[in-house]
Amino acid sequence: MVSLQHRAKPTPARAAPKAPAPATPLDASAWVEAAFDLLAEGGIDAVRVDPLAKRLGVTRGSFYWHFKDRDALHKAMLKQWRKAATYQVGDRIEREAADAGEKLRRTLALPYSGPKAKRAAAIEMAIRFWARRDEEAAHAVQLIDHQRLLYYAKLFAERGHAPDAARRRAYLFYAALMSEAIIVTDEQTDIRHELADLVIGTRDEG
Amino acid sequence: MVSLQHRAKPTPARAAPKAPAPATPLDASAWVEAAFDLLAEGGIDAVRVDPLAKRLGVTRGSFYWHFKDRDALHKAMLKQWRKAATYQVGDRIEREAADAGEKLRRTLALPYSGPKAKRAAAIEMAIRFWARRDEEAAHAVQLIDHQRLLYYAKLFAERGHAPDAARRRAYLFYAALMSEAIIVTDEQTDIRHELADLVIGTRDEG
DNA sequence: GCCCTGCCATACACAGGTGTATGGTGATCC
DNA sequence: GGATCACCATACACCTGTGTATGGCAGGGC
Repeated sequence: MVSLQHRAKPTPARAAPKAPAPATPLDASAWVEAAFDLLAEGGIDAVRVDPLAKRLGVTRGSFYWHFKDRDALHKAMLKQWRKAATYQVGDRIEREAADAGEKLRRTLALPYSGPKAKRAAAIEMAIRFWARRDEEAAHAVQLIDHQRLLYYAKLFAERGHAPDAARRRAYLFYAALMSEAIIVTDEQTDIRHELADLVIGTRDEG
Repeated sequence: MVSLQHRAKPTPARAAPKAPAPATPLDASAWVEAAFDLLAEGGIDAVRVDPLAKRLGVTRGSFYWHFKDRDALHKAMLKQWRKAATYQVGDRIEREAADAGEKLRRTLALPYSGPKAKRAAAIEMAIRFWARRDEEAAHAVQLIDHQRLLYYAKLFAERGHAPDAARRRAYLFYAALMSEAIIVTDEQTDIRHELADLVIGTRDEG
Protein backbone atom coordinates (compact mmCIF):
# COMPACT_ATOMS: atom_id res chain seq x y z
CA MET A 1 0.00 0.00 0.00
CA VAL A 2 2.22 2.75 -1.18
CA SER A 3 -0.83 4.88 -1.67
CA LEU A 4 -0.14 7.17 -4.53
CA GLN A 5 -3.71 7.82 -5.41
CA HIS A 6 -5.00 11.28 -5.96
CA ARG A 7 -6.49 11.21 -2.49
CA ALA A 8 -6.70 8.16 -0.29
CA LYS A 9 -10.46 8.14 -0.12
CA PRO A 10 -12.67 10.63 -1.90
CA THR A 11 -15.03 11.80 0.81
CA PRO A 12 -14.75 10.25 4.27
CA ALA A 13 -11.69 12.26 5.05
CA ARG A 14 -13.75 15.41 4.80
CA ALA A 15 -16.88 13.96 6.33
CA ALA A 16 -15.82 15.15 9.77
CA PRO A 17 -17.18 18.73 9.76
CA LYS A 18 -20.48 18.44 8.02
CA ALA A 19 -19.92 18.31 4.30
CA PRO A 20 -22.55 15.92 2.95
CA ALA A 21 -20.62 14.56 0.02
CA PRO A 22 -19.80 17.17 -2.62
CA ALA A 23 -17.96 14.69 -4.78
CA THR A 24 -14.39 15.79 -4.22
CA PRO A 25 -13.61 19.31 -5.34
CA LEU A 26 -13.70 22.08 -2.77
CA ASP A 27 -14.72 25.59 -3.60
CA ALA A 28 -13.84 28.80 -1.82
CA SER A 29 -17.08 28.86 0.15
CA ALA A 30 -16.23 25.54 1.76
CA TRP A 31 -13.04 27.06 3.06
CA VAL A 32 -14.91 30.10 4.32
CA GLU A 33 -17.45 27.96 6.11
CA ALA A 34 -14.78 25.95 7.86
CA ALA A 35 -12.97 29.17 8.63
CA PHE A 36 -15.99 30.38 10.57
CA ASP A 37 -15.79 27.27 12.70
CA LEU A 38 -12.24 28.11 13.66
CA LEU A 39 -13.19 31.74 14.14
CA ALA A 40 -15.91 30.77 16.57
CA GLU A 41 -13.57 28.53 18.49
CA GLY A 42 -10.48 30.65 18.78
CA GLY A 43 -10.88 34.06 17.23
CA ILE A 44 -9.41 35.39 14.02
CA ASP A 45 -5.89 34.32 14.94
CA ALA A 46 -7.08 30.73 15.07
CA VAL A 47 -8.12 30.92 11.43
CA ARG A 48 -4.93 29.37 10.14
CA VAL A 49 -4.34 27.66 6.88
CA ASP A 50 -2.80 24.49 8.21
CA PRO A 51 -5.43 23.51 10.78
CA LEU A 52 -8.07 24.50 8.28
CA ALA A 53 -6.65 22.18 5.66
CA LYS A 54 -6.41 19.34 8.15
CA ARG A 55 -10.01 19.83 9.14
CA LEU A 56 -11.07 19.70 5.53
CA GLY A 57 -8.95 16.68 4.85
CA VAL A 58 -6.75 18.32 2.26
CA THR A 59 -3.40 20.06 2.23
CA ARG A 60 -2.48 23.71 2.01
CA GLY A 61 -1.97 23.28 -1.69
CA SER A 62 -5.69 23.45 -2.10
CA PHE A 63 -6.01 26.59 -0.05
CA TYR A 64 -3.45 28.52 -2.01
CA TRP A 65 -5.27 27.57 -5.12
CA HIS A 66 -8.50 29.24 -3.99
CA PHE A 67 -6.98 32.14 -2.07
CA LYS A 68 -3.95 34.29 -2.56
CA ASP A 69 -3.06 34.19 1.10
CA ARG A 70 -4.51 34.18 4.58
CA ASP A 71 -5.62 37.75 4.34
CA ALA A 72 -7.70 36.98 1.27
CA LEU A 73 -9.59 34.42 3.31
CA HIS A 74 -10.21 36.97 6.03
CA LYS A 75 -11.66 39.38 3.53
CA ALA A 76 -13.87 36.67 2.10
CA MET A 77 -15.09 35.89 5.59
CA LEU A 78 -16.04 39.48 6.23
CA LYS A 79 -17.89 39.64 2.97
CA GLN A 80 -19.77 36.46 3.79
CA TRP A 81 -20.60 37.67 7.28
CA ARG A 82 -21.96 40.95 6.01
CA LYS A 83 -24.07 39.10 3.53
CA ALA A 84 -25.46 36.67 6.08
CA ALA A 85 -25.98 39.30 8.76
CA THR A 86 -27.76 41.52 6.31
CA TYR A 87 -29.94 38.67 5.22
CA GLN A 88 -30.75 37.68 8.75
CA VAL A 89 -32.15 41.02 9.78
CA GLY A 90 -35.86 40.68 9.52
CA ASP A 91 -36.22 38.09 6.88
CA ARG A 92 -37.49 34.98 8.52
CA ILE A 93 -39.20 36.87 11.30
CA GLU A 94 -40.45 39.48 8.93
CA ARG A 95 -42.61 36.85 7.31
CA GLU A 96 -43.57 34.85 10.36
CA ALA A 97 -44.80 37.73 12.47
CA ALA A 98 -47.40 40.30 11.69
CA ASP A 99 -47.06 43.34 13.91
CA ALA A 100 -43.92 45.04 15.14
CA GLY A 101 -44.35 43.94 18.74
CA GLU A 102 -44.47 40.32 17.79
CA LYS A 103 -41.43 40.70 15.58
CA LEU A 104 -39.41 42.19 18.38
CA ARG A 105 -40.61 39.62 20.83
CA ARG A 106 -39.65 36.74 18.60
CA THR A 107 -36.30 38.25 17.77
CA LEU A 108 -35.48 38.44 21.44
CA ALA A 109 -36.64 34.88 21.94
CA LEU A 110 -34.52 33.43 19.17
CA PRO A 111 -31.02 32.87 20.35
CA TYR A 112 -29.09 31.35 23.18
CA SER A 113 -30.31 27.80 22.94
CA GLY A 114 -28.91 25.32 20.51
CA PRO A 115 -25.35 24.90 19.29
CA LYS A 116 -26.12 26.78 16.10
CA ALA A 117 -26.98 29.89 18.06
CA LYS A 118 -23.90 29.51 20.21
CA ARG A 119 -21.76 29.35 17.12
CA ALA A 120 -23.36 32.46 15.73
CA ALA A 121 -22.85 34.28 19.01
CA ALA A 122 -19.23 33.24 19.13
CA ILE A 123 -18.71 34.49 15.59
CA GLU A 124 -20.29 37.80 16.49
CA MET A 125 -17.98 38.21 19.45
CA ALA A 126 -14.92 37.10 17.53
CA ILE A 127 -15.54 39.53 14.71
CA ARG A 128 -16.20 42.38 17.11
CA PHE A 129 -13.00 41.68 18.95
CA TRP A 130 -11.20 41.41 15.67
CA ALA A 131 -12.65 44.76 14.69
CA ARG A 132 -10.61 46.39 17.41
CA ARG A 133 -7.48 46.04 15.36
CA ASP A 134 -8.71 45.57 11.81
CA GLU A 135 -10.06 48.47 9.83
CA GLU A 136 -12.21 46.46 7.46
CA ALA A 137 -13.69 44.34 10.20
CA ALA A 138 -14.53 47.48 12.13
CA HIS A 139 -16.20 48.90 9.08
CA ALA A 140 -18.27 45.77 8.56
CA VAL A 141 -19.39 45.77 12.18
CA GLN A 142 -20.33 49.39 12.00
CA LEU A 143 -22.44 48.84 8.92
CA ILE A 144 -24.22 45.85 10.40
CA ASP A 145 -24.91 47.60 13.69
CA HIS A 146 -26.24 50.64 11.93
CA GLN A 147 -28.48 48.53 9.80
CA ARG A 148 -29.85 46.53 12.69
CA LEU A 149 -30.43 49.57 14.84
CA LEU A 150 -32.32 51.21 12.01
CA TYR A 151 -34.49 48.16 11.58
CA TYR A 152 -35.29 47.86 15.26
CA ALA A 153 -35.99 51.57 15.48
CA LYS A 154 -38.41 51.20 12.64
CA LEU A 155 -40.26 48.49 14.50
CA PHE A 156 -40.46 50.58 17.63
CA ALA A 157 -41.67 53.49 15.58
CA GLU A 158 -44.40 51.27 14.24
CA ARG A 159 -45.42 50.68 17.80
CA GLY A 160 -46.07 54.34 18.26
CA HIS A 161 -42.80 55.61 19.67
CA ALA A 162 -41.49 58.97 18.60
CA PRO A 163 -38.33 58.78 16.44
CA ASP A 164 -35.95 59.66 19.25
CA ALA A 165 -37.56 57.33 21.72
CA ALA A 166 -37.63 54.60 19.11
CA ARG A 167 -33.89 54.93 18.59
CA ARG A 168 -33.22 54.69 22.29
CA ARG A 169 -35.46 51.68 22.60
CA ALA A 170 -33.79 50.08 19.63
CA TYR A 171 -30.38 50.47 21.16
CA LEU A 172 -31.51 49.02 24.44
CA PHE A 173 -33.20 46.19 22.65
CA TYR A 174 -30.08 45.45 20.67
CA ALA A 175 -27.99 45.60 23.81
CA ALA A 176 -30.25 43.09 25.52
CA LEU A 177 -30.01 40.85 22.50
CA MET A 178 -26.26 41.02 22.36
CA SER A 179 -25.80 40.58 26.06
CA GLU A 180 -26.88 36.99 25.80
CA ALA A 181 -23.58 36.28 24.12
CA ILE A 182 -21.61 37.90 26.89
CA ILE A 183 -23.22 37.81 30.29
CA VAL A 184 -23.14 34.47 32.00
CA THR A 185 -26.06 33.63 34.23
CA ASP A 186 -26.07 30.40 36.13
CA GLU A 187 -28.48 28.64 33.84
CA GLN A 188 -31.43 28.71 36.21
CA THR A 189 -31.26 32.38 36.94
CA ASP A 190 -32.55 32.76 33.45
CA ILE A 191 -34.17 36.15 33.22
CA ARG A 192 -34.20 36.45 29.48
CA HIS A 193 -37.71 35.36 28.77
CA GLU A 194 -38.97 37.65 31.48
CA LEU A 195 -37.09 40.48 29.89
CA ALA A 196 -39.29 41.07 26.88
CA ASP A 197 -41.87 43.22 28.59
CA LEU A 198 -39.26 45.40 30.17
CA VAL A 199 -37.26 45.97 27.00
CA ILE A 200 -40.03 46.13 24.47
CA GLY A 201 -42.49 47.72 26.80
CA THR A 202 -46.14 47.00 27.25
CA ARG A 203 -47.02 50.63 27.27
CA ASP A 204 -45.42 53.69 25.84
CA GLU A 205 -43.17 55.86 27.84
CA GLY A 206 -41.18 57.54 25.09
CA MET B 1 32.44 46.04 23.17
CA VAL B 2 31.83 42.39 23.60
CA SER B 3 28.98 43.28 25.89
CA LEU B 4 28.87 40.64 28.52
CA GLN B 5 27.18 42.74 31.13
CA HIS B 6 24.26 41.47 33.03
CA ARG B 7 21.96 43.51 30.87
CA ALA B 8 23.06 46.09 28.33
CA LYS B 9 21.29 48.96 30.02
CA PRO B 10 19.38 48.64 33.25
CA THR B 11 16.13 50.42 32.57
CA PRO B 12 15.62 52.12 29.21
CA ALA B 13 15.03 48.82 27.49
CA ARG B 14 11.93 48.35 29.60
CA ALA B 15 10.88 51.97 29.55
CA ALA B 16 8.74 51.41 26.48
CA PRO B 17 5.45 50.22 28.03
CA LYS B 18 5.03 52.36 31.09
CA ALA B 19 7.27 51.08 33.80
CA PRO B 20 8.59 54.18 35.58
CA ALA B 21 11.92 52.79 36.67
CA PRO B 22 11.65 49.92 39.13
CA ALA B 23 15.39 49.49 39.38
CA THR B 24 15.87 46.31 37.43
CA PRO B 25 14.19 43.24 38.89
CA LEU B 26 10.81 42.22 37.55
CA ASP B 27 8.22 40.56 39.69
CA ALA B 28 5.35 38.34 38.61
CA SER B 29 2.82 41.16 38.70
CA ALA B 30 4.79 43.07 36.08
CA TRP B 31 4.43 40.09 33.76
CA VAL B 32 0.74 39.87 34.51
CA GLU B 33 0.22 43.54 33.79
CA ALA B 34 1.97 43.31 30.45
CA ALA B 35 0.04 40.14 29.73
CA PHE B 36 -3.20 42.07 30.04
CA ASP B 37 -1.96 44.45 27.39
CA LEU B 38 -1.47 41.57 24.99
CA LEU B 39 -4.78 40.10 26.04
CA ALA B 40 -6.55 43.33 25.21
CA GLU B 41 -4.85 43.52 21.86
CA GLY B 42 -5.17 40.00 20.57
CA GLY B 43 -7.02 37.72 22.93
CA ILE B 44 -5.67 34.99 25.14
CA ASP B 45 -3.79 33.34 22.31
CA ALA B 46 -1.79 36.49 21.85
CA VAL B 47 -0.51 36.21 25.40
CA ARG B 48 2.72 34.51 24.42
CA VAL B 49 5.93 34.35 26.30
CA ASP B 50 8.22 35.55 23.58
CA PRO B 51 6.42 38.77 22.61
CA LEU B 52 5.81 39.43 26.27
CA ALA B 53 9.50 39.18 27.04
CA LYS B 54 10.40 41.43 24.15
CA ARG B 55 7.91 44.01 25.34
CA LEU B 56 9.41 43.93 28.79
CA GLY B 57 12.92 44.13 27.46
CA VAL B 58 14.06 40.81 28.86
CA THR B 59 14.32 37.25 27.62
CA ARG B 60 12.16 34.23 28.27
CA GLY B 61 14.60 33.16 30.93
CA SER B 62 13.03 35.67 33.24
CA PHE B 63 9.54 34.45 32.54
CA TYR B 64 10.26 30.84 33.33
CA TRP B 65 11.75 31.95 36.57
CA HIS B 66 8.52 33.57 37.73
CA PHE B 67 6.09 31.12 36.14
CA LYS B 68 6.14 27.44 35.54
CA ASP B 69 4.72 27.78 32.07
CA ARG B 70 2.28 29.74 29.98
CA ASP B 71 -0.69 28.24 31.72
CA ALA B 72 0.53 29.45 35.07
CA LEU B 73 0.48 32.98 33.71
CA HIS B 74 -3.06 32.51 32.48
CA LYS B 75 -4.16 31.40 35.92
CA ALA B 76 -2.45 34.36 37.51
CA MET B 77 -4.23 36.66 35.09
CA LEU B 78 -7.60 35.23 35.99
CA LYS B 79 -6.85 35.63 39.65
CA GLN B 80 -5.83 39.23 39.13
CA TRP B 81 -8.89 39.96 37.03
CA ARG B 82 -11.22 38.56 39.61
CA LYS B 83 -9.55 40.61 42.26
CA ALA B 84 -9.74 43.83 40.26
CA ALA B 85 -13.26 43.23 39.03
CA THR B 86 -14.42 42.47 42.52
CA TYR B 87 -12.78 45.58 43.80
CA GLN B 88 -14.24 47.71 41.07
CA VAL B 89 -17.84 46.88 41.80
CA GLY B 90 -19.17 49.70 43.84
CA ASP B 91 -16.08 50.96 45.50
CA ARG B 92 -15.26 54.30 44.03
CA ILE B 93 -18.82 55.05 43.12
CA GLU B 94 -20.07 53.67 46.37
CA ARG B 95 -18.32 56.49 48.13
CA GLU B 96 -18.88 59.25 45.61
CA ALA B 97 -22.61 58.86 45.26
CA ALA B 98 -25.24 58.94 47.89
CA ASP B 99 -28.44 57.32 46.70
CA ALA B 100 -28.90 54.28 44.51
CA GLY B 101 -30.16 56.22 41.53
CA GLU B 102 -27.07 58.36 41.42
CA LYS B 103 -24.82 55.33 41.76
CA LEU B 104 -26.45 53.64 38.81
CA ARG B 105 -26.37 56.78 36.77
CA ARG B 106 -22.70 57.35 37.35
CA THR B 107 -21.86 53.74 36.69
CA LEU B 108 -23.51 53.96 33.32
CA ALA B 109 -21.70 57.19 32.58
CA LEU B 110 -18.26 55.86 33.40
CA PRO B 111 -16.86 53.96 30.46
CA TYR B 112 -16.33 54.28 26.77
CA SER B 113 -14.16 57.38 26.70
CA GLY B 114 -10.48 57.27 27.32
CA PRO B 115 -7.97 54.61 26.36
CA LYS B 116 -8.01 53.15 29.85
CA ALA B 117 -11.68 52.31 29.49
CA LYS B 118 -11.10 50.86 26.04
CA ARG B 119 -8.44 48.63 27.41
CA ALA B 120 -10.71 47.46 30.19
CA ALA B 121 -13.49 46.76 27.73
CA ALA B 122 -11.17 44.80 25.48
CA ILE B 123 -10.02 42.74 28.42
CA GLU B 124 -13.60 42.02 29.38
CA MET B 125 -14.39 40.82 25.87
CA ALA B 126 -11.22 38.81 25.58
CA ILE B 127 -11.80 36.99 28.84
CA ARG B 128 -15.40 36.28 27.96
CA PHE B 129 -14.40 34.86 24.62
CA TRP B 130 -11.69 32.89 26.30
CA ALA B 131 -14.29 31.56 28.73
CA ARG B 132 -15.94 29.73 25.87
CA ARG B 133 -13.23 27.13 25.86
CA ASP B 134 -11.61 27.43 29.25
CA GLU B 135 -13.31 26.07 32.34
CA GLU B 136 -11.60 28.30 34.84
CA ALA B 137 -12.14 31.44 32.81
CA ALA B 138 -15.80 30.55 32.50
CA HIS B 139 -16.01 30.10 36.22
CA ALA B 140 -14.41 33.45 36.89
CA VAL B 141 -16.77 35.20 34.50
CA GLN B 142 -19.75 33.54 36.08
CA LEU B 143 -18.70 34.64 39.54
CA ILE B 144 -18.09 38.20 38.47
CA ASP B 145 -21.37 38.44 36.59
CA HIS B 146 -23.28 37.03 39.49
CA GLN B 147 -21.67 39.45 41.85
CA ARG B 148 -22.30 42.46 39.66
CA LEU B 149 -25.90 41.51 39.00
CA LEU B 150 -26.49 41.11 42.71
CA TYR B 151 -25.03 44.51 43.38
CA TYR B 152 -27.08 46.23 40.71
CA ALA B 153 -30.21 44.44 41.85
CA LYS B 154 -29.59 45.70 45.33
CA LEU B 155 -29.40 49.25 44.05
CA PHE B 156 -32.64 48.87 42.13
CA ALA B 157 -34.24 47.37 45.19
CA GLU B 158 -33.18 50.44 47.13
CA ARG B 159 -35.03 52.49 44.58
CA GLY B 160 -38.26 50.73 45.49
CA HIS B 161 -38.41 47.93 42.95
CA ALA B 162 -39.68 44.55 44.02
CA PRO B 163 -37.01 41.82 44.12
CA ASP B 164 -38.02 40.24 40.83
CA ALA B 165 -38.33 43.54 39.02
CA ALA B 166 -35.04 44.65 40.51
CA ARG B 167 -33.30 41.60 39.10
CA ARG B 168 -34.73 42.20 35.66
CA ARG B 169 -33.73 45.84 35.77
CA ALA B 170 -30.28 44.86 36.95
CA TYR B 171 -29.80 42.53 34.03
CA LEU B 172 -30.95 45.12 31.55
CA PHE B 173 -28.73 47.71 33.15
CA TYR B 174 -25.76 45.38 32.99
CA ALA B 175 -26.53 44.57 29.37
CA ALA B 176 -26.60 48.25 28.49
CA LEU B 177 -23.32 48.73 30.29
CA MET B 178 -21.67 45.84 28.49
CA SER B 179 -23.04 46.74 25.12
CA GLU B 180 -20.77 49.74 24.96
CA ALA B 181 -17.92 47.35 24.45
CA ILE B 182 -19.64 45.59 21.58
CA ILE B 183 -22.03 47.70 19.63
CA VAL B 184 -20.46 50.22 17.32
CA THR B 185 -22.32 53.45 16.78
CA ASP B 186 -20.95 56.00 14.41
CA GLU B 187 -19.56 58.27 17.08
CA GLN B 188 -22.15 61.02 16.72
CA THR B 189 -25.13 58.76 16.96
CA ASP B 190 -24.22 58.53 20.59
CA ILE B 191 -27.29 57.50 22.48
CA ARG B 192 -25.63 56.37 25.62
CA HIS B 193 -26.05 59.44 27.73
CA GLU B 194 -29.68 59.61 26.73
CA LEU B 195 -30.07 56.03 27.78
CA ALA B 196 -29.95 56.46 31.52
CA ASP B 197 -33.58 57.40 32.00
CA LEU B 198 -34.77 54.51 29.92
CA VAL B 199 -32.64 51.91 31.64
CA ILE B 200 -32.72 53.15 35.17
CA GLY B 201 -36.22 54.51 34.95
CA THR B 202 -37.56 57.72 36.26
CA ARG B 203 -40.64 56.08 37.60
CA ASP B 204 -41.45 52.59 38.75
CA GLU B 205 -43.06 50.08 36.53
CA GLY B 206 -42.49 46.97 38.65
C1' DG C 1 36.33 36.95 50.62
C1' DC C 2 33.13 33.28 50.05
C1' DC C 3 28.90 31.27 49.19
C1' DC C 4 24.28 31.26 48.36
C1' DT C 5 20.29 32.89 46.18
C1' DG C 6 17.44 35.85 43.20
C1' DC C 7 17.17 37.13 38.61
C1' DC C 8 18.20 36.84 33.94
C1' DA C 9 20.87 35.46 29.34
C1' DT C 10 22.08 31.95 26.11
C1' DA C 11 21.70 27.83 23.51
C1' DC C 12 19.19 23.87 22.08
C1' DA C 13 15.63 20.66 20.40
C1' DC C 14 11.31 20.62 18.85
C1' DA C 15 6.61 21.83 17.13
C1' DG C 16 3.63 24.35 14.26
C1' DG C 17 2.58 27.77 10.74
C1' DT C 18 3.41 30.53 6.16
C1' DG C 19 4.12 30.93 1.39
C1' DT C 20 6.22 29.24 -2.93
C1' DA C 21 7.55 26.15 -6.44
C1' DT C 22 6.59 22.28 -8.71
C1' DG C 23 4.78 18.08 -9.83
C1' DG C 24 0.89 14.77 -10.42
C1' DT C 25 -3.69 13.46 -10.89
C1' DG C 26 -8.60 13.10 -13.03
C1' DA C 27 -11.81 14.99 -16.06
C1' DT C 28 -12.97 17.49 -20.27
C1' DC C 29 -12.88 19.23 -24.80
C1' DC C 30 -12.21 18.32 -29.45
C1' DG D 1 -5.87 10.13 -27.46
C1' DG D 2 -3.19 14.24 -26.78
C1' DA D 3 -3.57 18.83 -24.80
C1' DT D 4 -5.45 21.54 -21.45
C1' DC D 5 -7.29 22.85 -17.11
C1' DA D 6 -9.06 22.59 -12.34
C1' DC D 7 -7.61 20.88 -8.20
C1' DC D 8 -4.60 19.09 -5.00
C1' DA D 9 -0.06 16.77 -2.98
C1' DT D 10 4.70 17.25 -1.90
C1' DA D 11 8.87 19.37 -0.67
C1' DC D 12 11.41 23.33 0.74
C1' DA D 13 13.08 27.49 3.15
C1' DC D 14 11.85 30.35 6.58
C1' DC D 15 9.90 32.25 10.82
C1' DT D 16 7.87 32.32 15.42
C1' DG D 17 7.00 30.24 19.60
C1' DT D 18 7.63 26.67 23.62
C1' DG D 19 10.09 24.59 27.29
C1' DT D 20 14.47 23.04 29.28
C1' DA D 21 19.12 23.12 30.64
C1' DT D 22 22.68 25.60 31.97
C1' DG D 23 25.57 29.28 32.76
C1' DG D 24 26.51 33.97 34.68
C1' DC D 25 26.10 38.31 37.04
C1' DA D 26 24.82 40.87 41.24
C1' DG D 27 24.13 41.61 46.04
C1' DG D 28 23.46 40.23 50.96
C1' DG D 29 24.70 37.38 55.00
C1' DC D 30 28.43 36.08 57.74
